[in-house]
Amino acid sequence: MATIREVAERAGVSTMTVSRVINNSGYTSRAARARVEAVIAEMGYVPNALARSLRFKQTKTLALVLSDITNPFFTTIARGVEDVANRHGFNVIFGNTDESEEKQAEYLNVLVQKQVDGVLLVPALSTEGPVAFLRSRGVPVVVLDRRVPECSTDGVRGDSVQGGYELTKLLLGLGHRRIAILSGPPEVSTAADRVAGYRRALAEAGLNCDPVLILHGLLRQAGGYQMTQQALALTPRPTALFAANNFIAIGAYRALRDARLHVPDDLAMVAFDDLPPALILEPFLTVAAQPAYEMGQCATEMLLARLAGKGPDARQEVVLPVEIIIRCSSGNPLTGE
Amino acid sequence: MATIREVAERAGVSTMTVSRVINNSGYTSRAARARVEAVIAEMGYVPNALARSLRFKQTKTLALVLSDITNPFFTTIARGVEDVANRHGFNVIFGNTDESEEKQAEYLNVLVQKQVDGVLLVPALSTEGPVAFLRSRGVPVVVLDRRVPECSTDGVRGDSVQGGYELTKLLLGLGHRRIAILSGPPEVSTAADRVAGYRRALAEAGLNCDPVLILHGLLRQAGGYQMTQQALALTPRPTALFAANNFIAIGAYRALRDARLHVPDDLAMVAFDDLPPALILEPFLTVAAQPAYEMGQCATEMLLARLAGKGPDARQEVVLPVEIIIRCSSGNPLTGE
DNA sequence: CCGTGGTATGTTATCCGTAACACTGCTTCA
DNA sequence: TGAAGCAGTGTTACGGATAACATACCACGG
Repeated sequence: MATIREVAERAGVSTMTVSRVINNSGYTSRAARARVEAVIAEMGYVPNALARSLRFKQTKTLALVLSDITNPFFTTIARGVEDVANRHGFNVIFGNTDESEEKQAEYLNVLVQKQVDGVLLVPALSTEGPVAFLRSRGVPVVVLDRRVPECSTDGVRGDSVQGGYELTKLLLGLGHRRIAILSGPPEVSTAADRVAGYRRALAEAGLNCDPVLILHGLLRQAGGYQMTQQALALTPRPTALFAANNFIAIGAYRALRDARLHVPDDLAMVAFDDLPPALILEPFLTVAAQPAYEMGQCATEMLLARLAGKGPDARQEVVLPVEIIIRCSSGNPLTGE
Repeated sequence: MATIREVAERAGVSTMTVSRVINNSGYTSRAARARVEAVIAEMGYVPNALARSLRFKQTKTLALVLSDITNPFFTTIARGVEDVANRHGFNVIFGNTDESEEKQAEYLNVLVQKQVDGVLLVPALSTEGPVAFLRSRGVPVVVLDRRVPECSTDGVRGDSVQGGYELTKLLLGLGHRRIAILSGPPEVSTAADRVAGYRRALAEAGLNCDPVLILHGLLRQAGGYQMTQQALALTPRPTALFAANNFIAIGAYRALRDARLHVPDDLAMVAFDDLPPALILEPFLTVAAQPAYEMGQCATEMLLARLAGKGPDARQEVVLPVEIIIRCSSGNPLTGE
C-alpha cells in the first residue's frame, strides 16, 4: 500500500535514507533512523519486492512443477523442496501437470515470465523440449525423479533400475516365474527404467522375458486396475504382479479384490514407492521405497548452489538408492532374500 | 533475458509497437506485426511479468499458507486451490507453518512484500493477528479449515461441531459410555469445535462429561500416541477413542497396537478426516470425512471473486457438511445408524 | 482543397526501490 | 591553514512494460 516515497515524505527525509534504514546499508544518523522506523511502523509500510526484483533480477522464488501433488511421493518431495527453499529465504510456486506436456509448457512459460530464479521439474514425458526451453531463457533447472535424454541438466532421481531389479529378484527368489509388470507410459523414464531392472533380473536368472507380461498404462489407479485385468486374462495367469508406482498398486489391489483374488495367497505383489508411515495403519505392500524427502531437499540444494554460482561446471546427476521393504504382499515374508 | 527494447530495436520499431503486438491492443500494421513476431520468435523473447505487475499492481499469484502439505487433508485442499487458481490464470505459492505462529508471520510478511494478490490461510492458531496484518496491508484473505475469532473475514471450513457430534452419537449408539476424545490444541478452532460436538452429543444423551476424557495434544502422530497412552491409563479405561484428526488416529492406532489392544474388539475408534481412497488398500477407520478438495476450490473461488470485486460486501462464511463413513474401527459395522 | 476521422507509430511519464554519484558539514592531522 | 577523510543525506538514472498523450499519414466527403 504505502510506498517508500510516502514514508520518506512523512519522515521528512529522502527515499534513499528510508532505503538505507530498511536495508541497514550506508550511513544513517540515529535520529533519522528512529524517525523513519517510527513512520514505517505507523504506516505499516512493507517494501515492494517486485520493484526490488526488477532491479536485482532475482525474485527469491523457485518453481516446482510436478505431475500431481496429491501423490504422496510428490507431496513428500514438495515438502523437502519447500523446507530447503524456505531455509534459504526462497518461496516456492507449485503446479500440477497431470502428465500433460501442454499443461507443463503453459506453466513453464508463465513461470519464466514471472522470472522465477530456478525450476524444479518432474517432466511429464522424457522429452528435452521443456528443459531446452528453460535453458534458452536462462532459467536453471533441476530435473526430479525422471531422466531427460541427452540433455545436460542437473538431475536427482531414485534408482529405478536397481529397484526394479531387486523387486523382481525378490519375487524370483520366492519361486515366481511368471511376473507381470504393470508399468507406466514407456516415454516416462521411471517406467522404462523399472522395466529395464525387471528384464535384467529375469535375464540374470536365465529366464526369457515374455513380452505379454510387460504392460503399459497410466500412472494412476485406473491404469493399475485396467492393467491388472489384462494381466489376469493371460494364460497361464501370472503368479505375481509388479506395480510400477503406488497408485498403480492401489488400482491393482482393487482389481484383484474385485476378481476375488487374495494377496499374497493367490497372487504375490510388489510395488514401487512406499506410503509415508504417517498414512498407513498396517503396512502391507512389499515395496521399493524412494527417499522422496531427501530427493526434494537434494534437488533444491543443487538448484540453489547453481543460483549462487557455486555448483560444478559439469552436469550433476544424483541417483539415490532405493530401499527394499519386505512386507506381507510378496508372500513368505520371513524368507527375506 | 531479452527485453522489449531489444526486440523493438531489432524489429526497427518502438517498444510500444512491440507491446501492442504482444497484447493485441491498439493498432498495428500487418507488416510491423509480422516483423515483431518474427523477432520475438527468433530471440525467444518472453515479457517480464515483474515489470507488468509493478504497473498493474497485480501479480496473478496467490499464496496458500497451511500447517503441513504432507497431511493428505491439506494436500487435497492444495490441489483444489491450485486447480481453480490455474483455471483463472493464477499461480500459487505455498508454505508450511508447522502450526508455528512465528513461521506463519514470516511467510505472511514475505508474501505481502511479494505482492501476492490474495492469501488462503489455514491459521496456525485461532488468533486474529495474521488476518489483521493482511487486511491492514490490503491483501484479501480467505481463512481455510479453521475459525478466527471476531474477525470479519471470508472463511471456508468443514462442520467440525456437527462431525464431532455425529461421531460421538454413533459411538453412544453402539453402547459406549466412556469415550475419550484425543483432540488438538484448544487454541485450534477445529480441535475445540470437535470437542464441542462431542460434548453436545453427550449432553443430549443425558450423560455428564468426565473432563479427564478430553485430552489435548499435538495434531500429529506423536500427539495421538501420547494421548492414547494417557487415555489407557485412566480408570475405568475408556471403551472408545475419538481421534480429532487423521494423524492423531494413526498415532492412536500405533499406541493401541503397542499395548496389544485390538480395534474394534478391545476398543472402538473413530476419527476426523478420511484418507483419499487412492491411498488406502483396505479402508478401516470410521471417520467424519471433510470435502477437502471442494474446500480448496470453494475458498479459492471466493478469493478470486473478491479480487474481481464481485463478492458480496459482507463477510462470507461457508461451512461444508462432513460425511460420516462407517467402517470397521467403530465395531458392529452393520448396525449403521 | 481543406477538414475530419481512422490507422499507425512514437514520446513521455509512471509503477517502486536502489546503485552510483554528488554534495554538505565536520573532524583530524600535517 | 588547508587537504584529506568520513558521516550523513540528497539527486539522478535505471530496471521493463505500458497508459496517456502526441504526431504523422492517408482517404474521403463537402
